[in-house]
Amino acid sequence: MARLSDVIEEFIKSLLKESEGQLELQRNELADFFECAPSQINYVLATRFTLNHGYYIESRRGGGGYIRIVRLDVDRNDYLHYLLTEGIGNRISEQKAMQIIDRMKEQEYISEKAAYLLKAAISDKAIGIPANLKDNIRANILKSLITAIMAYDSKKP
Amino acid sequence: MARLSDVIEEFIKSLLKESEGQLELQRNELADFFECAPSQINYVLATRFTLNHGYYIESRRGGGGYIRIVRLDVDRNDYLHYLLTEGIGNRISEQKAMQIIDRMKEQEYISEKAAYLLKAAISDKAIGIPANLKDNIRANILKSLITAIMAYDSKKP
DNA sequence: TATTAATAAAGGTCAAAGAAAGTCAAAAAT
DNA sequence: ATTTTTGACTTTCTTTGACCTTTATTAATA
Repeated sequence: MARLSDVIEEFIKSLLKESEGQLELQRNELADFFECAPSQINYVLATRFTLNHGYYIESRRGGGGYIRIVRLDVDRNDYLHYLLTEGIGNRISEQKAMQIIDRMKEQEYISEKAAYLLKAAISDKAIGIPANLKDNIRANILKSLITAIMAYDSKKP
Repeated sequence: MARLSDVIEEFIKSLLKESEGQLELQRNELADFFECAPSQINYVLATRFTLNHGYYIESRRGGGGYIRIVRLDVDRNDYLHYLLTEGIGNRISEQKAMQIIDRMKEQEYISEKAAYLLKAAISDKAIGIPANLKDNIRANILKSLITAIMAYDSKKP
């Protein structure tokens, strides 16, 4: 019962791989192919191919319309610097933080394992109630981290 | 008559045995199967599949949602298990946390790089003033992390 | 022929419905 | 008194569909 949106996401990513990070597609065609509502394509794009995820999207309506998806292969230091100075700011939601880690993994700044650990480290679950005590928070983070290491290791064979 | 929660517990454990310590299940499906309230599944998980019991749980809501249960390899990861159940507790100083990470690296649970990153993640500097806001804290952690990646990479050739 | 109007062919938006899982506290059982 | 069971309510994520806007093509008109 895999989510259709995930399937579509993977499909697009594989197309992107074949075509060197850039592709044009027909929304209706794709929707036909997956037998879904055309707007589901928009949903997939909106939730999995945002700027945060490292993709840029252009489109055109009318006859001969298209949707162009471009994977941004930004220079690594530029990207990191951008994150530090603008991208993150003073507060960041769990969701966005996860997206950033995902992207860092996809761009191979960090290993899959590190990504997994770091996600665990910054998850809401890990940070817990904003109890006023630093040491408290850190303890939570650490525990979550260790759990993650164990889970990771007994996960993929 | 055996308590239903116990039956469900055993059922899940037998599933885990068949699937090598890892499985995904549908909460409602399981509840249907046992003709109980869905929240009873949560109850079973919360009381019998906790970290202390050696299990790790991830889940996702919405269409195609799931609950994933991972049995942690407690025996093989003696040290980690000790940390989780006794070693860390509710609060931990920066110093001790760092020592733990060092040791995890030495025991090769994590790579040198990961260790470096994680230290950054849980440092006093990263967690900052215990501003009452979770997102705040997380943002700090993330930034610190990114700095760490950059530092790490421009350090060792 | 050049301009304008109609039609078709895309893609966009948004909100409602659906499909999970989470929470919490009251009631029941032990 | 403690543990278990139940259920009402909440939150998150996905899917669907009705309606809207933009662009291209074709038909009609001046």
